[in-house]
Amino acid sequence: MERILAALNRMPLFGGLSREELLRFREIAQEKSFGRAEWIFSEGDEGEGFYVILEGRVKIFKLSPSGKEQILHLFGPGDSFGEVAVFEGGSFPANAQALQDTRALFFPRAAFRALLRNHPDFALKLLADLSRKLREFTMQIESLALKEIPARLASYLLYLAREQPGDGNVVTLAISKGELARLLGTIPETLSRIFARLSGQGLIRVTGRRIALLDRAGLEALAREGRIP
Amino acid sequence: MERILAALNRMPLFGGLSREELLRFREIAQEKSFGRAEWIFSEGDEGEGFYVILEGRVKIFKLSPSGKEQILHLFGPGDSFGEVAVFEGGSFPANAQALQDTRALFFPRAAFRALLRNHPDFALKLLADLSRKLREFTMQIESLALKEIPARLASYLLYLAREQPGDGNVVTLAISKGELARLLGTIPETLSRIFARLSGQGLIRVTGRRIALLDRAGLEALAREGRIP
DNA sequence: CGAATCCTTGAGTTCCCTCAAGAGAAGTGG
DNA sequence: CCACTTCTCTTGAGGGAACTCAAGGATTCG
Repeated sequence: MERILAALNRMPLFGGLSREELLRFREIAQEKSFGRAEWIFSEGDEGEGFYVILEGRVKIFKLSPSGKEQILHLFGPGDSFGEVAVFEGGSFPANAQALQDTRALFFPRAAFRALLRNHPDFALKLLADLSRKLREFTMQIESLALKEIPARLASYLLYLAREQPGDGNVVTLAISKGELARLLGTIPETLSRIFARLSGQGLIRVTGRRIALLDRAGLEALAREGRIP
Repeated sequence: MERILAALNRMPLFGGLSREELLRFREIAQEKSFGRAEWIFSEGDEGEGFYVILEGRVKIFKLSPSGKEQILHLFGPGDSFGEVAVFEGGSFPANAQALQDTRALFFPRAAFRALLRNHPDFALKLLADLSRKLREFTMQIESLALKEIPARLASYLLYLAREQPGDGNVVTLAISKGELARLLGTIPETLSRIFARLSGQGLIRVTGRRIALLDRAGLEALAREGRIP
């Protein structure tokens, strides 16, 4: 219990709340666990509440009738998902599945909304959280609509380099290359070919899930312009 | 002034507020006008506040280095835009341009956030508003990543049929076909060819900006499955 | 060590974009 | 009201990026 309060407090969403406030939120939440590959909810399901990840990884994705998958978000500890259904509409707009064994807190809709009414500062944090997701979607739409796949991959690798600690010239994929393909809006075969092409051009070196960025300037040009100058 | 209060009150965002509350919001807002094709803000600009449209139409869009455009949103009277910069980050994630002469209320960031703190119900409305936008982005990403252009067009026509009054078998485009192409993630030439193809298949009949939906079931199958059964 | 999953490579096809040019519609001014 | 420009839309030819299908190689895991 104490550990959960501490974990909550480290999250952007719950950071800065007093101990009493944290307890109030903790009280209405239920802990839930999901095994690897387990579905957390499906598109169209009634959204009775939303989730905050304590441990593990979750993907949010859409499926086409023919079975092609597009990943919308990858979430880890401290991230929340499923808020849309709490504030609007009632149903989940996409599917959620655990990529690893995952523990999460589930906040029931009605109790959470009631609590929110008495914590306007927390509402501002939530607004910031949703705004960040809108900004990320904006970038993803730009990526899908305006960039070719090599440029999307370059952008993603540079994003990883910014996020991951280290000298920034070696990044490690947290997901399989297949999942990465579905995140970038393509299929494993195409991604594999593009990894080979960028390696051949001396931009990167791929060793399993570790990718060395050999030519930052070239990758940045590729991400920006779609080609190497 | 009275007319603006009434207009605000008719919007989902400001509906249900008391007259005093409305006045408080109105007090901090500045009225701004934009001519057709005028830029309201650019991607990366510092977001000093957000806008609520009183009259006119606005598009929110991204541009690629090569000049290709992807429209993210089309907004009309009662819609708000630019909130992301108010709650997170500070800069606008995309460009905004008036499609027609437009009047809008501008709510400065700091004053608005201060006011929000005392109106938790209004914060819930804003959360619902952002959630709706997230849901729309989810659909747009699905469309771009998982559907071919004929399916995107069919979805859009059926969406118009739902939105527009009438028997639902004739819809009118509020935007030019060029803009529609940029909304669907394609170019005018391709859209034109697809209009011709769907007309040839007897699904629609195009007369300028008026489009008759001749075969709803066929269009629905196309939107869903990407092909006609 | 064997099974299952993940990844890579090849061949062929399709969808859509680029480039180019002409037709139509709409707005301007004489 | 008609000639003019200007913008918007349509149609054609060609090419390229990425997908489908297919099969073999590499990892991982029990």
